[in-house]
Amino acid sequence: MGKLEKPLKNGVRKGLGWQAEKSTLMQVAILESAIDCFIDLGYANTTTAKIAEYAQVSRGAMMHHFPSRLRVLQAAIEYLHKKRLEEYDTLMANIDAPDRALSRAVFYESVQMAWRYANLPSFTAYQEILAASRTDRELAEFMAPVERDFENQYREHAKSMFPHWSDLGQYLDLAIDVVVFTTQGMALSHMVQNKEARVDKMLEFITDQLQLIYSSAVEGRVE
Amino acid sequence: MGKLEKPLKNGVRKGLGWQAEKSTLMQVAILESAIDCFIDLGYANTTTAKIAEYAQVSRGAMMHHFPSRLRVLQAAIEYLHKKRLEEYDTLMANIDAPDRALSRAVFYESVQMAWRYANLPSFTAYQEILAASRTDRELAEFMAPVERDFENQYREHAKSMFPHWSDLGQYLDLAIDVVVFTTQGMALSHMVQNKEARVDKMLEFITDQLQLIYSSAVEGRVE
DNA sequence: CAATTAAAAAACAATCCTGTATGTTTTGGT
DNA sequence: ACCAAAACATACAGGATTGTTTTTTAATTG
Repeated sequence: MGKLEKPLKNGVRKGLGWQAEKSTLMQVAILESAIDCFIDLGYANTTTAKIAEYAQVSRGAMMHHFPSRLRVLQAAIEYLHKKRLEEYDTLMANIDAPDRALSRAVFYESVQMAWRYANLPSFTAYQEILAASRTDRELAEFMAPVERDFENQYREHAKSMFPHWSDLGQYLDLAIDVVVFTTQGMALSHMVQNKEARVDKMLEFITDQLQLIYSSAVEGRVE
Repeated sequence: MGKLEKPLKNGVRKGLGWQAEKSTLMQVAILESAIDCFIDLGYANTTTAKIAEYAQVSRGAMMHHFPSRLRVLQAAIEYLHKKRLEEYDTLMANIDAPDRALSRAVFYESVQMAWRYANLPSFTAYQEILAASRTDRELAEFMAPVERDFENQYREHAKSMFPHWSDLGQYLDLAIDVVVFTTQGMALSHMVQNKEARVDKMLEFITDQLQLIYSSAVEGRVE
């Protein structure tokens, strides 16, 4: 966030709300900087000084908007949460399912999108927070509803994407778990060798599994 | 680590090596305390003071054995590494494969053991370190060979457990990845709802997948 | 344009952590 | 029993981080 100058008399807005606008602008810069810090430095090393430095704002100014470190972090987490919900929608909207048929291609694209989702910077930031929440009760309580939100989103999207499954909850849940647990497990395995090749194979494999689960689901309904 | 008293004249050892023994005893207490701190407090919050407190040792005494925080942590990581290798061997040795046949039961037990492995306290401690290493280059370099060790161990064990696969590396690697990525993904999902039930289903499902991979492998060889 | 309020920056105090330095106790050898 | 060395404990200095206070600057209002 560089220096902002008030648009003068010939500017569009003549003062009214300029302060508020600048304020929200700075707040957004701070929250995004906090997220960048999570990614670059890790949750634990995200100090108020670093956030301010990233945002090119004095620490005092930041403390004016967010009176404590906890407030900044919680606001950043909420901001990140919204962002991730949006990113999910955007990614999944890009799935190319022209004829609405449950072809392998559709399954594969879904899996690939899930993998992309787990490779977004926002995912990394989110995992930093989740990891920290394991030993931080207060943070964990803050995160619980956020996590529920994501689980709901996964489920709702899957139901709308694959309406044939919507009355076969058991199988749908299993399919979601297969995709989510696997992609997250891979995303969190930073140091494995040959990662790309192995991931590619896993994605193909998961796709096969989804088809298999679907078959079972259909059979299950028939019986 | 409580107070230790030297076995007096009527004790078994009359001084020789007593000091050294006490020293290693304390060092072990310190390293285990460090690991406990990783689990209870997280890697970032594991301070030298906390480790000493856990070990019931003065910080000065600790600094005598480990001259810096980094040294304690690195020693603790090495200690944890050995412990985890042993735990893995112990767990996998318990797999009940009486007739050496590749029955579903054997696959299922293998999967279950992998899941147990991912639920040991040592796994949690290890993940704390891995997570920290993402933003700590020095730590990451220290962990790289450790990670390779585990990958080798997984592979070697799988090869000895399922010798039929040993000349079908591709499929064996896939099978390992399926198990490892999934169990780790589940283990790291602390906040999901209905975890137990979902995990149970996943374990059953993975078992089916292993059998499926095995079939493909055999067919692949035949062709 | 002056006065009032909000925003931003700077300075400060309190706490925590690391590493070191110093002092005390325990052990091993003679 | 005595000395030297190792082990253990305490105390302190430097740096970092948080939250508060104070000062300065900018914006809004009448």
